[in-house]
Amino acid sequence: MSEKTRGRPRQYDREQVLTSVLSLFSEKGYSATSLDDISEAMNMSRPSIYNAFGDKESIYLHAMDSFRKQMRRAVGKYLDSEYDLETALMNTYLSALKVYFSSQPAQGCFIFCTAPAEAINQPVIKEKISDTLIEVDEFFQMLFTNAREQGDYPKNMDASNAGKLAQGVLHTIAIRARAGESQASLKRFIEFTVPVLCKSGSNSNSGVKPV
Amino acid sequence: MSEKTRGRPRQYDREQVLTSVLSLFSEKGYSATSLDDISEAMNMSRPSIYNAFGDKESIYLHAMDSFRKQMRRAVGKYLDSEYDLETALMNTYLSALKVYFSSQPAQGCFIFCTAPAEAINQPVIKEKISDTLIEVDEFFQMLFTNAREQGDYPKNMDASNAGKLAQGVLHTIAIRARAGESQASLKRFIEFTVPVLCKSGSNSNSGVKPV
DNA sequence: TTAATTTTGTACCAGTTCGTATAATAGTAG
DNA sequence: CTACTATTATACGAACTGGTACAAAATTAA
Repeated sequence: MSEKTRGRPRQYDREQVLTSVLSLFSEKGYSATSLDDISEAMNMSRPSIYNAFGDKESIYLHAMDSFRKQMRRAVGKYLDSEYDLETALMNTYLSALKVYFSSQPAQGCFIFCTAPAEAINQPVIKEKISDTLIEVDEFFQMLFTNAREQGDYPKNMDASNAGKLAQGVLHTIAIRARAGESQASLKRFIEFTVPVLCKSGSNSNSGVKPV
Repeated sequence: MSEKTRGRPRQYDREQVLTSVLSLFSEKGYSATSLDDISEAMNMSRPSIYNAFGDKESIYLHAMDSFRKQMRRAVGKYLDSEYDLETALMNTYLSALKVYFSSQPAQGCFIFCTAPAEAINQPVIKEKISDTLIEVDEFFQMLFTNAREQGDYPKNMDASNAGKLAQGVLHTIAIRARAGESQASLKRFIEFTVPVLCKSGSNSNSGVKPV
């Protein structure tokens, strides 16, 4: 760090301005945010921004990465097998809830609340949503396979789909938070849901046919 | 219908142009859609649009209503108590899946994939998302209370939170469809999930405390 | 000092944005 | 046929859009 480099030294801190622009994009979404907004939030001139992060789409992609890093910091530890499944799930959701309500009004999940709107016409954003889905699916799936190895969960369970359902809980919490549902109400929802997920292992597929 | 009215007769069909603009908004989201786009899709001049539906936000709200009507038509029948819980849930999800994949590429749920981005700065849109959440929660809750009345579900269950979880499944399907997950994969996910939901009634709350 | 390198600030561009003023059009009512 | 009413089409405007050319500024290397 802080090696001498040639040229005029930059006046901005990369992490810091990325945090600012993340919060801006999180509030307004991608399309409603202008480069002028970004320039003001970053306290950088437009050419500097372009030089540092590329065009608007590229800035947004950097913000997505920044958010993912933030979430990993918040819940990564629950992968440790010292936690049983119920504890890991519960604390993961409560940590996410804290992030979703960290500004007033609550903005929910930056990625799942603002990026899907752009997915159809911006393939790169779509791809990064998909990447994120996969990473989070794998996170939850690992909680289930950890539990299985410790005997807390049936051998023949479908950890992959259980993980997807567990991420689904995150999605609905994110949307509901942004739509104005209270943190207390969502906490009760989580408390209901975690035991359901913990028991989801012993499922055989349904034999229901479409009507 | 078709009563004689004074003035120049309108050349557009209200339902039809709303369908067009719904599909447009669904693809591009609210902010990335311009009035010129809308004008072209509706085949109406801007002043006519303004006269018929108000400003851009108002057009979007009309599109949201239009989508909700479409979904009600698709799944309303599963409220009939002739269907047992598992059948009603399964068919509701499969019907939704059909809608989410009805265009190429799949666009997921118009409301939950495009509206949340605008929720922070457009209170009226936020309010309509909230309305939609409540209506859908009540729909699923009713499936559970119907089942309870027929003895398929424990007396002391939490139908309210079970309904929310059931809607959560819809949210994750919607996002995943828009992000490119295949219809077949999501169908397998639904087949895993429905039995989990059906067994969700017998839950006592967890005693896990935050770490 | 001088040259090389990188970042920064000013200014500008062509294209697009939402919204509306105005006038033409097409029907009904009397 | 003349008023009246509602919808449509043309055209405009002031503000904003994303992006960039250019030169000034601030540092290191020689």
